[in-house]
Amino acid sequence: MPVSLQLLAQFPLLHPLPREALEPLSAQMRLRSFARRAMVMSKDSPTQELGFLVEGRLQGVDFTVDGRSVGLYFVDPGDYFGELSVVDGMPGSEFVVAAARSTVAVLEASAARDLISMNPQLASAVMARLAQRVRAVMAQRMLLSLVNPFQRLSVQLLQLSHANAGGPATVDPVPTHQELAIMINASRETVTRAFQLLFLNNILVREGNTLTLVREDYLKSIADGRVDPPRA
Amino acid sequence: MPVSLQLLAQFPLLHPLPREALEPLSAQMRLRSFARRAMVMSKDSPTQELGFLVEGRLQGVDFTVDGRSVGLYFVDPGDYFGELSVVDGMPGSEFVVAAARSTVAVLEASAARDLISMNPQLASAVMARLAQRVRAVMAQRMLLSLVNPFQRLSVQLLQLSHANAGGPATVDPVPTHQELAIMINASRETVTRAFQLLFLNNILVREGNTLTLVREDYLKSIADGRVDPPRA
DNA sequence: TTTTTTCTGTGCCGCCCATCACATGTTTGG
DNA sequence: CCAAACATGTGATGGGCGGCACAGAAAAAA
Repeated sequence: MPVSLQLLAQFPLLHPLPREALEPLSAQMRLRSFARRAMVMSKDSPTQELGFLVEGRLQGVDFTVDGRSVGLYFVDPGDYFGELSVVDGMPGSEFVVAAARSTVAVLEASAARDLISMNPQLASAVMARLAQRVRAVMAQRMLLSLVNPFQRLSVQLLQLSHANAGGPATVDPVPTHQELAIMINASRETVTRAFQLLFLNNILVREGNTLTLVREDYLKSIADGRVDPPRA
Repeated sequence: MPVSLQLLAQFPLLHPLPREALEPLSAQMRLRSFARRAMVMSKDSPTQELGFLVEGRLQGVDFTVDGRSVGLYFVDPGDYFGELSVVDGMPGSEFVVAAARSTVAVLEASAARDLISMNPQLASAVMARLAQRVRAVMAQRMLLSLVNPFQRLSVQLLQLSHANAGGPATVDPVPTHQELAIMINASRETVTRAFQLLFLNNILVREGNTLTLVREDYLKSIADGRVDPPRA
């Protein structure tokens, strides 16, 4: 079964497309479901495709030669992924796994390429996205050069947080300690211990699956080294 | 003084342009010289521009909040830089400093944008370049998650090396230990000590400003953890 | 529900590398 | 060509974080 037009409407990337273009598109796409931790897109898969996350949450990951995993980014509903291969035709540069049970709409790379080359507005959106990804990865690379894992966690949390109208910023849904650890090059235990201190000092509060940055200013000053990380 | 047409011919990016387009372009560009360690492009400069390296060598760097520098990439003659700001209009995401005395041809961002939007071939070249940069910085991010600094150095050297017809790969010009250290998140001393061991075991040979990967295979097996790094 | 898996919390130990301090080599610019 | 700046080499020291082991909590699956 193709993907309903209504579903496609939730993806900002496709907004510039006229209705006439959406219908054939919906026929070319397929819906897939994934269990938590399932592989959504493999680095060495023969088929390349552009993916749209309908619901759930994905994480881009890779593995070092010694089997350690590396966290790259999260994908949230409404966002898309796999655009690199679409643009340059090379094999994927990372794996994408489901961080929660997820539903994904996929479009074959060749179809995606056609779509983009036919539509200048899409092309420039993809261009902008690539630029944004360069910036994001560079920010992550900067984060990694901070010596203190505590500082890295603070920066990472700030990066993941989003502002809220009339209230402190939140991180939501909260990644597991393990998921965070592999993004900031720290051990799971170190992340746990860092969280301890942040909770103890009432810098963060966790309620269910939401992390509230109660004292975002303080987190920021840890992040840019103006104050030393709190100690036990 | 504008930049001579002959000079522009050395830049592959501009090859798709017809002669008629090159002449006005040359009039819009300016040549600048930089001493070693001089700032070529500042992160917070009001003016954005696309730069073409005529000769010398540049390094993209940034600084952590605590003043530590971070090495991002090298730019060699014939290559260009500053394309991110040109594409998305945001301030530069890094600094570019001269790693050696250098000559650079610059073109204002607005002019560069016009040029690109006028010329689909250029546009797709820039698109490809962005994709390649995402891949490059992701590779660097992977490198950083290797636990062993020795391993990181090996990977970095392999990344910087280029194959040679009928002979072992080389790295040329050889970056300073300090320049390498900030790329692989290690201290300068650690890089020095790692080099010691690599020389001692005849894995590398340095002749003047060229580093020869005499036993590239061995370097590779260190890089992907098949063998332990040599010990004193 | 119960069962099973996943996630979080915590102590202990060891070692690796950043840092400091200084000596010696090598470039480079005046 | 000389002097000053920069690059490389090397030892000693200490702290910090990774790794292990296991306990308990929470969340999924059955």
